[in-house]
Amino acid sequence: MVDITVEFNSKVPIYIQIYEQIKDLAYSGKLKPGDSVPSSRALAGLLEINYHTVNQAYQALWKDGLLKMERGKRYVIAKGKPENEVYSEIEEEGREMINRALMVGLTEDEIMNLMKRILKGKNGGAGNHA
Amino acid sequence: MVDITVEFNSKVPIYIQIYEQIKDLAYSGKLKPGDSVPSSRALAGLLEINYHTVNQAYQALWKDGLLKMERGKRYVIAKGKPENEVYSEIEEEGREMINRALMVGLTEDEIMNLMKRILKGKNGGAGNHA
DNA sequence: AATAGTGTTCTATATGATATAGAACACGTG
DNA sequence: CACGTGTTCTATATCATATAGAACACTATT
Repeated sequence: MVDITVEFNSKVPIYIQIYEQIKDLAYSGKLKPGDSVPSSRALAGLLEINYHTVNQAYQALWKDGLLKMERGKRYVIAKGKPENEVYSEIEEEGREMINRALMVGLTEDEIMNLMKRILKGKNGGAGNHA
Repeated sequence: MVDITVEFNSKVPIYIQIYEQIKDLAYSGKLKPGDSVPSSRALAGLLEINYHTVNQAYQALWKDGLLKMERGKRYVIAKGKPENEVYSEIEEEGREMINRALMVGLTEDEIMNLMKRILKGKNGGAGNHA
């Protein structure tokens, strides 16, 4: 039903991994508003983890407004692609990256070229700039 | 001597905060190779934290090769601005941001425009794209 | 009505990271 | 020698994470 995996060796908590993946599934449109997510016990069984851990992820998503629920029913996707919110998050990520790049002396052109190379998919690799 | 501050309410561990700030000071050139960092007890006194916590940050930086030390002496900045390493980290940050942007449907042009706006310093704010 | 499947709440335990604390040690410097 | 380094050791306290099981209220199905 859903494509969620978990890395046990990761430093990222399991419930955060689930949280992020469902967020991505919803924002990318693979999960649409009205779709229900697996029950905490079901997903816990698949991932071989405790259902309380799954619920921790769901409740975090509920706090974010991404999931809604009614008693006795499963959690359901509430939002689709909230452009403004995601856009703000992406912008913040970009801002942090740029701040760091400027701090170590990269020029605006170098930063823009880096972005272009990444977008092209196949770049010459890191290490041959400036 | 050095400009380091700590947020006690942050979810980021104190020793990580120190770690990041010294890294930035070294990479930005405010701390040059050969400069010594404050002694763990001295910095701990200024920040009003335990000196073991400061030492934890220093040892993490030593593992990264950014600090070097000799017995009985203070930690000393080893590297200056290791372009390739920082560049790789920045590239990785950029890659993650772009992946996320593409996932939610932003086009290449929109991403490039976002970067330009951020670089210009004063952009129209988030929320008015596409 | 009975059953099964939801999420919820409660108590409990175990582990690891974080942070503090103090003592003792080895080494370099003044 | 005295002082300031970092280091090592043991210890404690707290918090986040994860697991565990029981009991509950509600929904949907049979």
